[in-house]
Amino acid sequence: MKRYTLAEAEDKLIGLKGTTERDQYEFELKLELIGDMIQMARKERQLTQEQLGKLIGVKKAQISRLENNTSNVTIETILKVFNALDAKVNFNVKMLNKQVSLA
Amino acid sequence: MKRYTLAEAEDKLIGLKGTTERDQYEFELKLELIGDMIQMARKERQLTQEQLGKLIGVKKAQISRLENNTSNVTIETILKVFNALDAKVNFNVKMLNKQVSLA
DNA sequence: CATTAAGTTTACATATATGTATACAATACA
DNA sequence: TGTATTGTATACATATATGTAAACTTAATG
Repeated sequence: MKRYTLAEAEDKLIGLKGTTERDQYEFELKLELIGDMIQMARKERQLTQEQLGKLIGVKKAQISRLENNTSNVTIETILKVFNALDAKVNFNVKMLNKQVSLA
Repeated sequence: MKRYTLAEAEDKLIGLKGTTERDQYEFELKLELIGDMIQMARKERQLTQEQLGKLIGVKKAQISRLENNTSNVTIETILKVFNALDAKVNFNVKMLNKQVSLA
């Protein structure tokens, strides 16, 4: 029985990089992470969605949407959430050769 | 003549952390970085705004707005741009104690 | 099981991010 | 200097992110 690395499995199951399906998948994968990060940070602080909502002034339904990537998210929202959770978000960009990184 | 570290100078000039003014400043600082990162990556690739626009299917005016933080930005837009520039964006979140990091 | 708390889903309103087209400003460069 | 290139600003249309309220689904817990 042949075994695969995750990368191999992804190639096999989702299609090779560069194809539309795969790009779509990678895209959504990254989008999902935002929601996961929000949820992770919230749980780290032992808060319910309702409590977090109160911290930034929105209803719990809104937090649920953010965590489940029901809609796209703006930078402003991301920062608002992580600020409330006393966390620091960093974005960094890796180019093909050089690496550019900003706080 | 007294000298300051950047951190000291920020505290002095903008107000201490936790105050509204300072939070606002930090917030905008981070937002600005997105535009800067986009511009930096574009120039790294030696492209004009118009060329980048063509890559992702928008007019150059739109790229200008993104680079100058004229409006808030969605994750989707960020990824679209950096994908086109063959760059990888990572978001990572540092909590007070533990550090959570995701690709 | 019944009851509460926590999270999700839906329908809807409003603000705003994205997109275009055009005019304008700044820069390079002949 | 004039001309082309590049980037910015403005006015406007459309899609959608954010926000609320209420119903619904799951866990938890007595």
